[in-house]
Amino acid sequence: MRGALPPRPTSRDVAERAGVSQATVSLVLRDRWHGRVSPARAEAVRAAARELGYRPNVAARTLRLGRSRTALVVVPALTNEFFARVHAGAVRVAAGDDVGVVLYTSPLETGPARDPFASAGATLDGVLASSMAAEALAVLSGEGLPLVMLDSEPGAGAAATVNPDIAAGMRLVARHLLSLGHRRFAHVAADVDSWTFRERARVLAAELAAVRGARLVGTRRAPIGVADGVLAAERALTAAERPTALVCDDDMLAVGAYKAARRLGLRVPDDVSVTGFDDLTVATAVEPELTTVRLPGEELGAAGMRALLAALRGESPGTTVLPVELVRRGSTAVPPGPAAPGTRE
Amino acid sequence: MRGALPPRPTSRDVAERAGVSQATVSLVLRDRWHGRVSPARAEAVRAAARELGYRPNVAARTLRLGRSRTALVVVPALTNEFFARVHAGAVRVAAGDDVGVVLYTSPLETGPARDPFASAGATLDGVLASSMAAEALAVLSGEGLPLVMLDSEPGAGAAATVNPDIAAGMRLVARHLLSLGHRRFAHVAADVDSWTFRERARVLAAELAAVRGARLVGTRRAPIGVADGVLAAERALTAAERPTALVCDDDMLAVGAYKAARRLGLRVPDDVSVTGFDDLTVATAVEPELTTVRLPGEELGAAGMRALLAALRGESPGTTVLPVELVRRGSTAVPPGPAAPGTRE
DNA sequence: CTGAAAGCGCTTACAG
DNA sequence: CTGAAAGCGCTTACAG
Repeated sequence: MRGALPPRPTSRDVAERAGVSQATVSLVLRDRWHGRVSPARAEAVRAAARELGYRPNVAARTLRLGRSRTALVVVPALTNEFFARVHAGAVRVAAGDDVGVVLYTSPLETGPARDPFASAGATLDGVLASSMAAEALAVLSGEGLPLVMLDSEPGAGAAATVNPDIAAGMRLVARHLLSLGHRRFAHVAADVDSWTFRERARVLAAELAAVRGARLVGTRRAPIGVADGVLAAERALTAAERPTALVCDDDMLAVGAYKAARRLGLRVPDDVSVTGFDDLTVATAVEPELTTVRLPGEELGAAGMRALLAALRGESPGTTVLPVELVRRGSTAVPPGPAAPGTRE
Repeated sequence: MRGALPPRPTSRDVAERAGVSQATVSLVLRDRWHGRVSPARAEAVRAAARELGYRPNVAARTLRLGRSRTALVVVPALTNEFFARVHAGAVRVAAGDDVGVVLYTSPLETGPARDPFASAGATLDGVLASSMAAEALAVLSGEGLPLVMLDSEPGAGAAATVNPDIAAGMRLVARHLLSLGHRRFAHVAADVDSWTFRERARVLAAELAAVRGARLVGTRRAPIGVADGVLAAERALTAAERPTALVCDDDMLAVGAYKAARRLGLRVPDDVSVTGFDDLTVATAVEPELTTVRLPGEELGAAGMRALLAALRGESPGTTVLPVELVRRGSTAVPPGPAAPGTRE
C-alpha cells in the first residue's frame, strides 16, 4: 500500500553511517550496550540514527522477538462514554510500560462479534475485554492469549478479573431510596445479557426483599440509550401500580426516564425519583442533576491493564474489586403523598 | 511477554499436515491459487489450516510484504462522542477493505503530542487525523506516510482533506438567530487552536457584520467541557451589554451555557437563546432540547478512510466537503423585550 | 501444477 | 569490546 515514498532507513543504514555492525546498532538502540559497547561508539550510533531519522521496523522486531508489546482492548462500543474512559485508562497504563494498544469494538448492535483477531492487524500479547456478553467471551478465551476481563463474572476462564463493586453500588442506591421512604420501585434495566446487569438486578431484588413493604412493581428492559429509555420508563410509569422511584441501570436510561416523566407531567424528584449508574457527563448536564453510582471507568481500564501486564510477566493477579460511590444529586427525594420517611439516613 | 502457551502453528505445520510445500499453503490461503494449485490440494490445505486453527503471523507477513494493511487513526480524545463517531466510521470502512485500524488519541490536555508512531506497535500504511491543532500536524506529515486530514485546513500538506461544511453550519446558525430577531450575540468559543474553530469564529463575525445593527458583544473562550462552558457563559451573560443569543462552538459548551443561565435566573429560550455544534446525545438529553448543527461524525470518518484507501491505491482524492444540517429544537426563540423579529425566515 | 530458495529487518547467541 | 551469522514466519520470483 505504500507508494513511491523515500525508502525508510534500516539498522543496516545506521550501522554503515556510524561505521559499526548491525549488532552494535541494535544493542545501543535497545539500551543493552553498557559494558559491551564503548561509549564513543554508542554515541556515534545514536547520532547516526538521529540524523537518518531511523525508526526500528516493528514488524521485524515482533517477528524476531515473538512478542509485540501490544495488547488488544475489546469494548462493546466507544460511543459510550464509559468505555471511552476504560480505554483511556488502559492506554495510559500500557503507554507507561511501553506497550501499545489495539482497540476492537465488538459490534454489539450488529449481531455476533466478528473475529477480533482478524481485524487486529498486529500480533498480540494479551487481551483486555470489558463487559462482554457471554458468547463473546468464548471467542476471546479460545485464542489462548492471556486474558483479563473487566466488569465481568469473576473466574470465567480469565487470567484475572477487575470489577467495579457493582453489588455495593446497587446496594447504595436501594438503601438511599429506601431511607428516603420509597417502597414502590421500578427497575429500568439494560437489555444486555451480561454479568454486570444481572448483578444489578439481583442486588436490587435482594435489597427490596429485605425491607417489609418494599417492592419491585415492575422491570422494564431497554437497549442502552435515551430513546429506548423513554419508552421503558413510560411503560413503568403508566403501569397499574405507579412506582415512586425509577432505578435505572445506566445514566442514558435515566435521562430517558426524565423525558418520560416530563411527557407524563411528572416532576423529578417531586413526583418520581430517578437514579442512574456510571456518572457520565450527561448526569450533570440534565436538570435536576442525576443521583447516580459513579463507576471508576478510567481506573477500571488502568487496573485491568496493570493486571494484564502482571499476567504477561507470569504473575497471577487474581480478582480485583474497585470501590464505587453513590453521588447524591437532585433527582432523588422523599416520595410524594402521605408517606413519611421510614428510616432516617 | 507470551508465557508457556501452546506454540502457534505456522504455515510450515499446515504444509506438513496437508502434504504440500509452504509455498502452496501461502498461495491457497491468500486465494492466489487458481490455475496454479489443483482444487484437491487447495481443499487439503484449507482443511489442514482449519484443523490446526492456523492463523498467519501478521508480523512476518508485514515484514515480507512491506505493508501492513493497517491505518493509524488520530483523534484528540475518544471521551468526546464526536470523535468516537469519527473513529467508528473509519473502522467500518477500513474493515470492509480488510484494513485494520490502530487508534492514537493525541493527549490534547496533557501537553504536546507524544510521538504517535512510537506507540503504534504496528507498521502503518497511512494516517487519518482529525481536528488536530496546528503543531500536531507537523509530526504527522513529517513521517512521510500518506495522510488524510479531517475537519482541518484544506491543502495543508495532506494527500486529502475531508471536512464537514463548517462555514455553512455557522452560517445557518447565524441566519437562524438573526431571522428570529437577535442582534446582540456572544460567542462561547472553544479554546482550541485549530482550523475548525477559527472557521466558526470567522463566519460568525462575517454574518453579523452583514446585518445592520447586529453585533458580537463578546467572545469567551473555554476548553470544551460543561464546567468551563458554565464559567464562560456566565461571564458572557453578566457583561455590561447582555447578549440575547449565545452561540456555542460545541454542544458541551452549550450545556454549560444552560447551567449558567439557570444560575443567573435566566430561562432558555425565553430570556436567552443558545445554540451548539455537533448534535451529540446530550443535545436531546437536556431541556429544552438544543438547537445545534449536526456534524456527520460517522460519515466524516468513513469518507476520510475512503480517501485514505484511495490515496494508498495511488489516487489523489483531493478535498471533500460534507453537508451539515441545522437541527432546530427548543433552545432558540424570538429574543425578549420590545424587539420584533427583523427578517422572516 | 509444484517445490526449493531467497530475503523482508531485526536481535541474539556465538566466536573472536 | 566487536562482528559475522542464523533465524523469526511469511511470500514470491524462479526453476522444474
